[in-house]
Amino acid sequence: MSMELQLKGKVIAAVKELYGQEINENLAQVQITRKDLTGDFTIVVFPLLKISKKSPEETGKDIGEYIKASDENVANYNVVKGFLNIELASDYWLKLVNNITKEEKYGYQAANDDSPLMMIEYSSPNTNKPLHLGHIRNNLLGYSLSRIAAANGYKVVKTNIVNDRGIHICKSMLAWKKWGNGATPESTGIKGDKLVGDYYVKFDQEYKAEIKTLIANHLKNYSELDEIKDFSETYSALKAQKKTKEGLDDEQNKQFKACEDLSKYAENNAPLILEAREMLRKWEAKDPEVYKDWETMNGWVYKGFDVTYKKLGVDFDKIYYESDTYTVGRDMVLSGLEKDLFYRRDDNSVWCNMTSEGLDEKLLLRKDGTSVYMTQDIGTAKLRFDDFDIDKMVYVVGNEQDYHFQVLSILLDKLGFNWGKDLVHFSYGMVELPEGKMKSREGTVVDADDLVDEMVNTAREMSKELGKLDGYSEEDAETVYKMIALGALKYFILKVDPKKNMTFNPAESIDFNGNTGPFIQYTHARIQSIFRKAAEKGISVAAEAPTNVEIGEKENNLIRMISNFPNIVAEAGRVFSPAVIANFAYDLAKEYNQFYHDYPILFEEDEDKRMMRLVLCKNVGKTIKNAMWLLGIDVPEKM
RNA sequence: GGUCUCGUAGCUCAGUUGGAUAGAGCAACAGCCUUCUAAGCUGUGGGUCGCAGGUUCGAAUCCUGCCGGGAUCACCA
Repeated sequence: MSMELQLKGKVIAAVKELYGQEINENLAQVQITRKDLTGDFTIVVFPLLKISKKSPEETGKDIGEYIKASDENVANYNVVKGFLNIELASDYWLKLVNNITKEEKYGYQAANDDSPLMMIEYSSPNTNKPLHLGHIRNNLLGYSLSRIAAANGYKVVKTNIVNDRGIHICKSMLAWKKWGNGATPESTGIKGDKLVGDYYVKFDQEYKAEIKTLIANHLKNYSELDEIKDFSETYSALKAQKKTKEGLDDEQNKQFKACEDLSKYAENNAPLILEAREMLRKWEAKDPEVYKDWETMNGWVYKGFDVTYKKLGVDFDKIYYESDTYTVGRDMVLSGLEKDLFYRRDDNSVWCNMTSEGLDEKLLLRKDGTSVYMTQDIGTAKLRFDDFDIDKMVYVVGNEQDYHFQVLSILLDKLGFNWGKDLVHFSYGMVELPEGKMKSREGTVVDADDLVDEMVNTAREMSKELGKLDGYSEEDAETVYKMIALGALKYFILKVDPKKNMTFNPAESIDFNGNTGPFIQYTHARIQSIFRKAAEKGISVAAEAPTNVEIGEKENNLIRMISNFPNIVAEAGRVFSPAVIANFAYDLAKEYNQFYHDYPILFEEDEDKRMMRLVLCKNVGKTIKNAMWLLGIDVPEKM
C-alpha cells in the first residue's frame, strides 16, 4: 500500500480517536508537499475544522502528534497555515529505493492472457499526398499511447487504416494520366508519395482554372449578378459581410444566393471533376485499366510512406485498407436498411435519422450507391471485430472529426458492436503555423521527411561542435544523431497537452537546450558516464543501497519523484496523455541535474553515502529511460 | 446561427480530485568548467491566469453571462 493511502487511513483513525467522529475518506486529503517546504506529504486540515472545532494550527498539531506516535516511518511533522507536513525517515525512503532497484521494468504492468485488448488506430493517411507535420503529431501520439496502454497492462494492437480509394485518389490519378507523361519515381528520382502528391496539386490548379472559366461563361444566366465586375471578389466580400454583425440586406442576400448557386454549379460541372467521378465509378466497377493504374500509383505511395514511418520510428501490427473495407461497410448499411435502422430516399441515397440523439440526418450511401467516409469506417469496424477480440477501441484522429466519431459511435451501437458505445475518439488538436492552418493545396505544409532530415542535420552539427562523440565510429555516431534529432522532435510534440492546438514556427528550429528531449537524453547519458567512470575506478554498484545514511534534500526529492512514477504511468493511461509522462521526465531530469551539480557522487568520501548515491543514480537513469520509452524516445549511453 | 473547444509572462508551454507565495523553457542581462559530460547549474527582470459576477474557509481550476480565437454542422475524405 502506498504511503499516501496509509496516511489517509491514519488521518481517518486520528479524527475518530481525537474527536470521536467517523469521516468520509475524501475529507482526508493527502498530497505531495510543495518543493520549497519541509516535509514529504501534506495533510490539508481545513476540511476537518468543523469536526475538531479548533484552529487550523491546533488541529494540525493534534493529528501530527497522533500520526507521529503511531507510525515508525514518520520522523517529524510541522504545521504551516493549516497544512500539516509529514516528514518521513531516511531509511523509509532508502528501503523504497532498494525495492525499485529490483524491478527492471519499473513502472510498467505486464499483460497476461486475461488482460483486456486495446486496439489503437492511428496515422490513417490518404494515398494522394505525403505525410506532413499534422500526421507527425498523430503518429507520435498513437505510438506513444500504445506504449502507455501496454505499460498499464493492456494487450495492444496498433492498427492503421489507409484511405486508398475515393474521389481524392482519382484526382491525382487523373492528373497523372493527363499531364504525367508516364513519370515514375524511378524516372524522376522523386519519392513515390511526393510524386503522387504533386499531381494532386496539379489537379487542383487545373480544376480551379476550369471553375473560373465556367463561372465567367454562366454569369449572364444570373440577373442578380448583372452589375458586378469580379465574381470571386464580390463573393468573398459578401461572405465576409455575412459573418459580421450587420449581415446582408435583401438585395445582397439575393446576390449571395446566386453566387452560391453559380459556384456550386461550376464546381460540380467542371470537366475535370466529371472525369474524376467517372474514374471513381470505373474503379468501383473494377475497370482493368483504372485498377492497374491505381495499384501502381498506390504502390509508389506505400514505398514512400514506409520510408517516413521508419524515419519516425513508428510501426503497426495490422494494416487495413479502405479498398477492402468499403464494400463490407456497404453491406452493413444495406443489412441495417433491412432492419429499418436506416431509410432510403426517393433519389436512392441511404440515410440514418439521428435526430432523436440530438444529431442530424447522416448520409451513408450516395444516390449512385457509392460509399462515403462513414460507410468505410463501419466496414473497417466490422473487419476488425472479426479479426480481434476487442475490449477497447481507440481512434487517434484530429478534433475536426469530433462530430464524425459521435455519429460513428451511435451507428456502431445501433449495428450491434458491443464496444461501439464507448469507443474512444482520442481527439487531438491541430498543429498550426504562426500564420494559421497548414494547407496542402497552398503549399504551406511542413513536410515530415524534410523536418526530420533537418533535425538530424542540426543534431549532427551540434554534436560535432561539442565533440562529445569523439572515438565513436561514423555509424555509431550517426545512430546517436538520429536518436537526438528524433528525441527533440518527439518531445517537442508530445510534451503539449494533446487536446490543445499547438503552434509550430518553422523559422525557429526546434531547440536542443532547456525543456527539450535532448536535455533529458543528456541527463541519461550523464548518468551512464558516472558508471563508466566508476568501473574505471574499480567501483561496482551494490544491489542494495545502505539504509543507515541520512539523505539530503535533493536526494529526498529524487526518491519521491521516482517513487511516484507508477502513479504517473497510471494517470497517463487514464487520461490518454503522453504529455503527463513528458512533463514528469523533464521534472525528474531537471531535479537530477541540480543534484548532480550540488552533490559529489564518485568523489564522496563516505563509502555508504557514495554507494547510496550510486544506487540512486542507477534508479533515476532507469526511470528516465522507462519514461522516455513510453514516448517512443530512445536514450543514448553517451552524447 | 446551433454544437464543441481553447484563452496563463514578449514567445512556446506546465499547473494533480479546488489548497499554501501561479511555475518551466526560449529570448534579454549577470555569474559558474585545474573535481563525476557546461546539450549543464545559479541569479535578475518579466503576470489584472481574456472580462464580470457567483459558489467556497480557499478559485487559474467549479457554475453563469459576456469578449476573443479555432473546429464542426458536405452526395470531400
